[in-house]
Amino acid sequence: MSKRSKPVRVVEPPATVAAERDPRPPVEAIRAAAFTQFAERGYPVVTVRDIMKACGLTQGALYNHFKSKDELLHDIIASTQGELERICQQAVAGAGDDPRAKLAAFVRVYVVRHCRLRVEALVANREISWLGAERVADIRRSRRAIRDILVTILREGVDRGVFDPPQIDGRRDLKAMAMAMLDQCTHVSMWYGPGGAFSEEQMAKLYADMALRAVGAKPQ
Amino acid sequence: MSKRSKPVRVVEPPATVAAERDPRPPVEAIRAAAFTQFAERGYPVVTVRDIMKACGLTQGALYNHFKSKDELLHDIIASTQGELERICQQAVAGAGDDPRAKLAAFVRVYVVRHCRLRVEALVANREISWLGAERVADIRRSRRAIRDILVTILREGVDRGVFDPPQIDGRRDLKAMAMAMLDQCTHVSMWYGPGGAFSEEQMAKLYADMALRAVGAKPQ
DNA sequence: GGCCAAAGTAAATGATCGTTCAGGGGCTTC
DNA sequence: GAAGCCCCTGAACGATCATTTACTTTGGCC
Repeated sequence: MSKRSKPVRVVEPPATVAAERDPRPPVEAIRAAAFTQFAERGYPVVTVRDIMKACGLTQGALYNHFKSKDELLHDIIASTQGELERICQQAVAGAGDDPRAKLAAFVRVYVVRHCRLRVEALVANREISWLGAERVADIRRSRRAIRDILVTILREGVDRGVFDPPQIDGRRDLKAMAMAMLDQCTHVSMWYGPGGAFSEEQMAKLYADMALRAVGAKPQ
Repeated sequence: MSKRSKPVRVVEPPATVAAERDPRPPVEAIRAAAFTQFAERGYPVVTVRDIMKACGLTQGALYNHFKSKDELLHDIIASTQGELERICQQAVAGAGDDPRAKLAAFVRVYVVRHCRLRVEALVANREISWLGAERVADIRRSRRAIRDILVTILREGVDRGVFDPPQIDGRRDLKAMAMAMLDQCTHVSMWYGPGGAFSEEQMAKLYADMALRAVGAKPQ
């Protein structure tokens, strides 16, 4: 094998030949290029040269807009994650008082987003671990916040008697259940594509239905 | 920031100071070191020097046992994946004829393994994308095989009338449901730890219970 | 036309990486 | 004790990386 062959995380050759200058403002062009490059090939092997070439610039120009490659990654992940947290809160707040409606709304919004913004979700979930320790902290905080929204819904449902989640040896673990549901919904973004049998909205309904069944939601 | 600071994917500093010669045969020692290093820090940033230092050897010695870093990754992933496929088949085969028992046995074995062998599962699932195109193929085949086991169980259950999975707009998508369940069970390995409220076996029961509820299994 | 600041260029810097390879111990087997 | 073999060492080698730097270019405004 040739010396120092770089891992690529992509089936097709990188094909970074596109070098036409992106018409958008440079910061946006860089963000967009970084998203697709990181999603396709992974943060550590995407070079600053790759990203800048993809929007028709040269390496050095990156540093007119971002302090470092690390800051660029944090920028695009943080914006995605913040928006996710926001729409989840919004969905639950607008779903009325019934925990069943809250859970369904939460899962639907979450799944639709992860189907539709697959690239962004992929980067935010898979590449987060490359962030420096300081930068990763607030992303993790946001994730915990989303998980806690879900845990709260489950607890409400149990307290009001509309949910009857599995008991194992007489005990429940709502946090584990919340994590399980989030894992499930998050990773749609890893394999869902327009080729599937279901549309994004149908996927959302399916996942919401599975979630309601899993927690033993009583008929409304 | 200093020049070329490498991303690390770890909270603590790498702490690769341990350099005592591993008593096991070198191939096994290398495999073990590679597993933990890849799991903690990710394939692209773990250097051959890191792995070999962790078992008390120097860089060059790797190539007495593996053709390349890529082959080493494939070796450890393929063994993990092969073993997983084997125990899944075995669990289903030994669960009798009822699709409910088959599904429960499958999920239980799958979850227990992903809780117990967290490091191995993590590497096999997260680092697979760094494999060269040729080497990644048979891993993907094995994954598809496992998914198909699950799809087959679901179809059997529906055909015999013991499962009643969600219908969305009058249609089902068993493949999507299988993927959802696998995502859920696979990613326990990303967050489960001995600190949790449930033991490995309890987690397995919980997940099996959720799976049976999700597919609408009729009481046995 | 001249000025200025924002933004881009291209080369240089210092470092690290996977892999190779010539040399050399420490075995067993005669 | 010599030969053969397995395994390891440690210094290359060739390549690539993120970041810095000195320098142009560009476009709006007087």
